[in-house]
Amino acid sequence: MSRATEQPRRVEYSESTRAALVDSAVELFTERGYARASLDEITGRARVTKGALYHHFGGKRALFEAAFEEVEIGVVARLADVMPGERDPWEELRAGLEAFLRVCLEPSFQRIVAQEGPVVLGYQRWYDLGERYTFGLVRGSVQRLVHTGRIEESVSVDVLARVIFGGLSSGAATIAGSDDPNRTSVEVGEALERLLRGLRDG
Amino acid sequence: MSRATEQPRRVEYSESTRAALVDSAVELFTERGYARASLDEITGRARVTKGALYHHFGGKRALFEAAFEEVEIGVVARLADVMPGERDPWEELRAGLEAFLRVCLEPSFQRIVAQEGPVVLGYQRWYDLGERYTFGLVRGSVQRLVHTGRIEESVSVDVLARVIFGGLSSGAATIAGSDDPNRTSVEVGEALERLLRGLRDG
DNA sequence: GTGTGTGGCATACCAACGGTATGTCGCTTG
DNA sequence: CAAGCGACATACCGTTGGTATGCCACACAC
Repeated sequence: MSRATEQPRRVEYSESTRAALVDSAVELFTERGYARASLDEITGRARVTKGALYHHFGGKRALFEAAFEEVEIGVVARLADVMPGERDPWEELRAGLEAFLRVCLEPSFQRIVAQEGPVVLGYQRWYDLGERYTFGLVRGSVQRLVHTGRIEESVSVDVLARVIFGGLSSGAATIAGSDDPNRTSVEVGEALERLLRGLRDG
Repeated sequence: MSRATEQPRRVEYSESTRAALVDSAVELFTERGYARASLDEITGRARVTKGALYHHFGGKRALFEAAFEEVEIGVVARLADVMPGERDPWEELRAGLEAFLRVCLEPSFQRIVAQEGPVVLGYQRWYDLGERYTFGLVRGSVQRLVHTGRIEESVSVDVLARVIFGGLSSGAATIAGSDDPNRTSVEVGEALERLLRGLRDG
């Protein structure tokens, strides 16, 4: 039996170690934030040492970036389900917003992606990564609205999507910080819908 | 000549030391960010030692909070000039937005208030401080629109203001990160105006 | 003027952290 | 089977935020 196509045990072990590191990184960065989450605790929870960490990642920032991407990948997977990209663009955007508001209630997304992402990674890196994931979905939705003539072409798609994304993020943070998240969630939805009305027609 | 109403020299010295610490804190937090700005460098630039710092402030966070407030106070002073609070609420909002976008181009506001504020101070503390300063202006402006019947009362003033504020901040960050800030500034202005149109009438 | 605080710092020090240099062990490969 | 390499563990280092203590000018009581 040839082993050429198989994967050696060591590779599985290695991938498992890496995954454990990323998972406990997501947990601890969410719980304590980037600065207060120590590498010793992260590696301890993953039952390895710093040697393993620095074997797999370049440093704390690189580990954060990996955690960032893991969170984003999970979010995009769920959002993509709700936005088939075929129905009415307005309905699609609305459905996407609703799902996004739910995502923004999750602590990991709040802390790692929305809050500390731009600070730890630097704005430019954060922008580039976001483009590939969550923000890319918003941007795509807005772009479809423009291309199908639902919004005047005079507006910059990129900038408009950025502003909407900011409103979404802020709304999400408001929900998370509220003492009655469910009620606030409804209010945020209303406020967003009211704002998006300004985009209709031309 | 009585000295009862005068201020002893020592008090002047003390206030001067405190001010110097806050000033160099604003500078270095802006340049390097909270984590990478060391207390030794901050105190060094202010030509004192850590002893002075810990005499005036409870720690690094407290110093950041003082720096935060200094930046906010300066911003509010300039914004208050443009928003007299008497003319047409819509015109007032527009003027305020324009001035705010200019403010958001300043690195100190970007870094200390918008980016690291919620991370370092915690969301709740950041919210409370923002309420007193910049965000309070946006909120007041929106509230006036609602009270004068320009916007339906069904919407939560607080939440709507939060979402708008988020859009503003995001727009400002987009401007700052752009390679052609002037052009992007115009685009952000257009996108915001388009969005705010949705609030008109009822 | 001489003791006695007291405010306003400076100095010396500590624990914890991110990061590096080196050692070790087992698997693979020639 | 020896040589090499991948996947870590261990030991250590420099820097950092924070603390404990010391010092000195000045105010005030007597």
